[in-house]
Order: sequence, then C-alpha cells, then structure tokens
Amino acid sequence: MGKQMTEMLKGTLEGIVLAILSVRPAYGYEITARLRDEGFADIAEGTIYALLVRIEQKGFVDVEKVPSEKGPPRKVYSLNAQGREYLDEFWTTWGFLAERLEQLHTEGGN
Amino acid sequence: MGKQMTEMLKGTLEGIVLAILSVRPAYGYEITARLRDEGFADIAEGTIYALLVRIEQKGFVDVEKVPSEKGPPRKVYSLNAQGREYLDEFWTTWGFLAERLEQLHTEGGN
DNA sequence: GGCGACTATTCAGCGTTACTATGTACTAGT
DNA sequence: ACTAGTACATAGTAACGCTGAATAGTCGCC
Repeated sequence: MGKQMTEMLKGTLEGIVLAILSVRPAYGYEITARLRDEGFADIAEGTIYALLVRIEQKGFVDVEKVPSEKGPPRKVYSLNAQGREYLDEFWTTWGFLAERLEQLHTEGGN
Repeated sequence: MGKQMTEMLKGTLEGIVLAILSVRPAYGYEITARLRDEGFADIAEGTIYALLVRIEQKGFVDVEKVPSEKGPPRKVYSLNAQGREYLDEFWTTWGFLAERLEQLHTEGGN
C-alpha cells in the first residue's frame, strides 16, 4: 500500500471499522474481507485484529464467541452505546477535517 | 486537542501544509498562525517545524532564508516540482478515502 | 492418511507521525 | 531591565498501522 494511505488510515481506520459494526455485528475475518472488497486491498489482517482488541479494551464493542462451520470459533463484535457515542464524535471530527481539506483543495486550484 | 483529531492528522497534516504552500510560499510561524485561524486551534508549533524539516529532507520544498523586521530570520518554504507531484498523489489518496467514508456514513444512516 | 486451501485469530518488533515541553534568539515598547 | 511578540529548533513520548510469522480448525482431493 502507499505510505500516504498507511499514514492517512491512522485514526480513520478505527472509525471505518466502527462504522461497519454500526450497520451490523461482524467478526475479524469478515471485516478484513469486506474492506478488501471495498477497495482497501492491502490492509493487513493483523492490523484489523489488533484494532479489534483495542476497541474492545476501550469498551466500544461487545464480544460474543460463535462456533464456525469452517475453522476456529469466531469472535463476533457488536457496537454498544459507548461505541456509538464515540462513532458520533468520529464523524464530527472527520466532517471538520474533510471540510477544511475540501476548502484547501478548491483554493489550491487543482 | 481531541485524540481523535491528533490521530486523524497523521498523514493529512503533511498534505495540508503542502497545500498551503502550493498557493504561495510561507514560513513556519506564518503557517502555524494560519492553521490556528482556520480552526486547527491546538496544533503545536513544534509539530509544524518538525514537519517542515521532514518535507525539506524529502525534497518537496525549496528553502530561502529571509531576514525579518521582528525577530530571527524566517525560513520561507516554497513547493517545488517534486512536492507538487507528491501533493497530487495526496489528493488522489485523500479522494479515495473520503469517498469510502462518505459511503459508509450515508450507509450507516447517522 | 497426507496435503494444500481456506477459515480465523494472535503476537513481537518496527517505522512514522503528532504532541509535550523546553530552549534559543531577535525586536520593540514600557 | 522586563515583558510581549516574533521565529525557529529539538529531545522524549505515545499511538497507530504494517511486516512476518505462528497457531489451529475444517474441508476436499489425490
């Protein structure tokens, strides 16, 4: 992946995953696959799992272990109230940043 | 500043500064002040200076020392061809990310 | 029954980035 | 002198995503 994208994902990837979980619960492998499908081709699996551990420790998600038909049991994550609140803040922060950047982009001309 | 913003700025702050320089050359103190005016209230001076050193070392900017009427001489940075190219890439990367996030935001409903 | 392919999670070590906190230096006003 | 404003610099820290590898379960094929 481009280094630019790597750095840009810092802080936003967490929001992206929370946003995915806000639609419906999901487990790590599934999230990774979905991100790949949606164009984030090179996000490392390890990155997602580490992120999931982090948001669990922060208390943004509830976890349930569900047996899988194929392979080891899945850890299904679902967004809780605290996570939803944090996601709201995320959208606010993102909105501010996106607005500034759009302004800079049109200002700059190209 | 919120921790969310801090993390989100990683990777984008560099683009923001390059975008500012693409309009016209500027020096560190000036850039910091402008960012403050534009709502990035709590960006530390040290952050900008460190960033400027970085983009200089990467060869994205040309530097000229200009005496100031008040205080030490200014280091005026101007975007060069390589920096402009990198800025283009930045906008492409940013555009992709912004598109994905907007999609997620409307999908998520709130 | 052994092997690869797919599913699923975990972890140690690394590089990059922004923040904190502090220091240096020059000018002007009181 | 002293303070405020201008202007730049840097050492140390924390957070985050990536690399690369390990572990473990299930399935189908030869």
